[in-house]
Amino acid sequence: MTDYKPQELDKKWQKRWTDSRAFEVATDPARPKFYCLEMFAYPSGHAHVGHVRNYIIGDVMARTKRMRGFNVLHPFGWDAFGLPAENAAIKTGTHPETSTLGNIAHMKGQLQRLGISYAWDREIATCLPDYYKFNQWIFLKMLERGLAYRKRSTVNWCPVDNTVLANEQVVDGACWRCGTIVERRDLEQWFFRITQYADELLEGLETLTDWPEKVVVMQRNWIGRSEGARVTFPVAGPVAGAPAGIEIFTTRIDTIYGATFVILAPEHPIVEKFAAESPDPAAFRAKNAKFRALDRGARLTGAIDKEGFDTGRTAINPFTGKEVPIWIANFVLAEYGTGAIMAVPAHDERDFEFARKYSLPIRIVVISRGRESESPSPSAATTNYGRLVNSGPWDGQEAPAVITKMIADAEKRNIGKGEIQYRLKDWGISRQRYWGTPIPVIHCAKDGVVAVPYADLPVELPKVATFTGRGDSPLAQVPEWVNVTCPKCGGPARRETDTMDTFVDSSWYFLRFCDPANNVLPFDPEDAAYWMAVDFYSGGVEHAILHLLYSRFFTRVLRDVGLVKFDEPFTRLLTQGMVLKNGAVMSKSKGNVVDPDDMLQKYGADALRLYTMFVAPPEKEVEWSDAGLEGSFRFLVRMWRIVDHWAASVASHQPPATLGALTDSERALRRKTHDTIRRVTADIEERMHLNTAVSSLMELVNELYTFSDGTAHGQPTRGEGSAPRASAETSATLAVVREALEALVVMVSPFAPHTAEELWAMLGHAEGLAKTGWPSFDAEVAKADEVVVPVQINGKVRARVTAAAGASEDRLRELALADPAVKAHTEGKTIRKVVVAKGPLVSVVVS
RNA sequence: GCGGAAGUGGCGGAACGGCAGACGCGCUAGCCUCAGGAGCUAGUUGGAGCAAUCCAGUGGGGGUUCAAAUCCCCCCUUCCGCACCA
Repeated sequence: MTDYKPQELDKKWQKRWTDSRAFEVATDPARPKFYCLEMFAYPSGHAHVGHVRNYIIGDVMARTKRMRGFNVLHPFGWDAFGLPAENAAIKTGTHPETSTLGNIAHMKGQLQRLGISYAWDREIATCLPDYYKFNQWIFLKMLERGLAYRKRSTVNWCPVDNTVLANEQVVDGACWRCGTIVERRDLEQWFFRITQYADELLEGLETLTDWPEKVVVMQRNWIGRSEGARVTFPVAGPVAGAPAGIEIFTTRIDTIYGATFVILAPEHPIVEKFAAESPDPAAFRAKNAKFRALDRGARLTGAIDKEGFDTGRTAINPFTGKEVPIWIANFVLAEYGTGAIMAVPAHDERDFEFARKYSLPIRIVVISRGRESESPSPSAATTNYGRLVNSGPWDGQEAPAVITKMIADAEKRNIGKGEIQYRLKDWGISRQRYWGTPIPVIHCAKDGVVAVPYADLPVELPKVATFTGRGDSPLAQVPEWVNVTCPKCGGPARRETDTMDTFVDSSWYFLRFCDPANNVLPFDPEDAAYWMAVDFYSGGVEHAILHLLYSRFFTRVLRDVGLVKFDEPFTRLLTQGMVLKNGAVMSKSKGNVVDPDDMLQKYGADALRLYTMFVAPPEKEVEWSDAGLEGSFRFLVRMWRIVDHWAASVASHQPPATLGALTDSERALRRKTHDTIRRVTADIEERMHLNTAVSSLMELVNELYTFSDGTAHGQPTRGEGSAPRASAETSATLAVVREALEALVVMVSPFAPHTAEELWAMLGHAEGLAKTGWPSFDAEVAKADEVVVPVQINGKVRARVTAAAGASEDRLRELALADPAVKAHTEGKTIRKVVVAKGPLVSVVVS
C-alpha cells in the first residue's frame, strides 16, 4: 500500500495550485459567478484554530461552488489599521507598519499551509496607501453630499486607548476593545450621517431572508425606530424674561391626560436657567451636579435607583390645561428624544416607581379591556393599550387608533407634531491616533474646512518615529506634515490630525476585492456589478451590528454616488461559532490557544480541516478536542486505504457504457453512492450542515469496506496491496466501485483537498480537481428496489414488512395486516383505522 | 425586565409531523499480530429476559394528531443580545 504522508501532500498540492494559479479569477459575464467571502482578518500575529474554522467554512463553500460550475471569487485581505499595533509601538518601539506587515506575512503563510483556496492576487491590506486612498475618496464624496460633517459633541472617550469610541463600540459602558469604563469628553469630531439612512437600513432588513434572524433582530433593535409625538408643555411664567416651553417626546400621547408631572434630564439646557432663577442657585446646581455624576457613573455599571428633585417650577399640560410640576431625574436620558418626558405614572412603570417614591399624583386614563373596575390608587402601572377615561373629549376611544387623532389634534393646535425617533446615532469616526487613515481635510484660517483635492490623494501617513502614547493626536506632533498651504487660497493652513475609525476600512473592502488594483476609483462599477453582492459571507457574530450595519450604510452611500446599483452587500450570512478550549474562548492571555501549525505537523492540513467541519454545525460553538482531530485523521487514512486498494484495478479499467446486470450488492453500492451525492450536495449548498455532509461521506467509505469484503479484492488489510487484479472482478464491479470512489474523492475534496487531489491522480486522472465537475445525482439509481416498511400499531412500531419499491397503498395495507407480529397485536381487537403514510409507513389503530 | 436561541446516550452531535440516537469520540469483546496507544469485525440509551421480545425514554406538565424530539400552551434551566429609549 502507498503510505499516506499528508505533510508531503500538503506541500506538493499547495505548490501546484499556486503555480497553476488555480484560484485566480476574472470578471466573465458569460459565466455564473459566486462571491464567497470570509470576514477579513486583523493581523494580530497568529491565527488560532478558532479563526481558521471560519476560513475553512468559506473554503468548503468556495471549492464546492467551483466544481458546481461557478466562477468563484474567493479573496482575502487584512484589516490592517488599528490600535493594537500602535499600542505595541508605544511599548516596544516597533513601528506599526513593520509589525503589521510582519504579522500579515506570518498569517498568510498559515492560511496557505491550510490550503485555503484564495485568489491571492487580489489580496488587500487596508494600511497601504493604495487602499486607504479610497477611504479618503469616499470620505470626500460624503463630505460633498453632506454625509460627513463636523460638530462639537460629548463623546465616549477611552482613557486607556486614548481615543474616542463610537456608540456601537461601547459595550456595557466600557471600551469594546480593552474593557475600560469610558469617560465623557466634549470634542470637535467628524461624523457620518448614518441616521439619514436609518429608515432604509431598517426596511432593508426585511429583504435579508438568508441572514440569521438573530442578527436582523439585533440590527432592528439597534436602529430602534419608535413612532410618537413631540409635544410642547409651556412653562408657567417666563424663563429668563421670555415665555418658554418644554418639548417632550412620547410614544403614548393617548395617556397625556395622565401626565401629572414633567421630568427633565439633568443635562437639559433649561435646567441651568431654572437654577439661575431659583431662590438658591448654588444649592440647585449642586443637587443637579450630583445627579449628573451619579447618572453617568452608576448607569454604566447597572441598575440605579431612580432619584430626582422638584425644580419648583411648573408647566401646563397642553391637553388638560392644568399646571404640573417640573422635576429633574437621573433616569431621563439627555441623548434620547428631547431629553424631557411627560410622566404618566398610572401607565408607565418607571414613572410609577418615581411617583410613588416622591408622592406625586397618579391619574388613571386608560382602562384595559375587561378591567372595568378602576381603583383610585393602583398597585402597579398598566402599560397596555385600552379605552380612554378621564381624558375629556377623548373618553371612550381606544388606542392605538386614538393616538393618530390626538397627534392630528396637537398639530392643528400647533402644540406638537408626530415624530419618529431613532436610537441610532450618527457615526463618530474621528480617532486621535496614528495608525489609521488620515482624514483628508485642511483647516484654513480664511477658508475654514477645505477638502483635500482628489488629485492630491492619498494623504499619506507621515513616518512617525516615536510613539509616546500621549492623549493628543500623534499626527499633530509632525509639523512638516501638519503645516501645509490651503488648496483654496494658498495661505498657511493645517491638516486635520485625526484619523478615521478603522470600521471605515472594513465598510467597503468587499467591493475593493472586485477590482483591487484600480488606482482611479475605489473599484470599477462593472466589476462590482458582476461580482456583487457577496453570495456567502461568514464571520463572527460580534460584528452583527458594527461592521455589518456600517457596510450596509456604505453600500447605500456608494449607490447614491453612482458606483453600485444594489442596496444590500451580503445576500447570505453565516455567523460561525467560536472554538473553545477548556470551556473558554481561545486567547493568548488565557494561554489556551491551539495553533493550527502544530496540528498540521502532526496530522496535515486535511485532518484539521475535516475535523473542524465535522465536529458541529458551523454556527455552533465547539469545544476543541484532540481526540476528535485524531478521529478525523483516522477517517482520512481509512479512505486513503480503500481508494489505494482499488485504484490500480479501477484506473486501468474503462467503465462499460451501460451498467447492465448488477448483483444486489452492486446495486446497493450504487444506491449508496447516489444517495450520498444527493445528501452531501444539499448539506453544503442549501443547509450549510457541513458536519452531516462529512458524516455521509464517512458512511460511503464504510459501505465501500463492507462491499469490498464481499469481492475478490477483499478489504485493504486482508488484501496485499494495490496491484491490478482486474481478472478477479467483473467489469461491472469495477465500474460500480470506480463510480463510488470518484464521487467520494470529488465530494471530500472541499474538506480535504490535498488528500483528494492525490487520490484523484491515483485514480488515473491527469487533470487536477479544479477542472473537475461535481458528480451528478441520478434519482433512478438512488431509488431502492425494495423498501422495508415499518408498521405501527397505536403509534408503536411492532413489525416491518418488505415490499416492492412502488407498491400501492392497498398492497402495503394488505402486507402489513398479514404480518404475524401485527396479527398478534391486533388479535381480539377491532381495527379502527389504517393509515398508509409516505415514507412509506403503515399505521394501524386498534382498540 | 424585554428580545432571541437552545435543552436528545458517558461526550460532540443526527433526525425540519413518520423506525429517536446517523456519523464520530470514548468504552467492551473478538480477530490479526513478536507486539499494539495500529488495523479489521461486532456490540454500546436505561430497565427486565438465555432469547425472541417487552417496558420506559428527547428538561418538566398539558394539548393537537393515526403518528410529536419536531406543532401549540404553561413552567424550569442554560447561553446570547439589549437594557431606564419615554
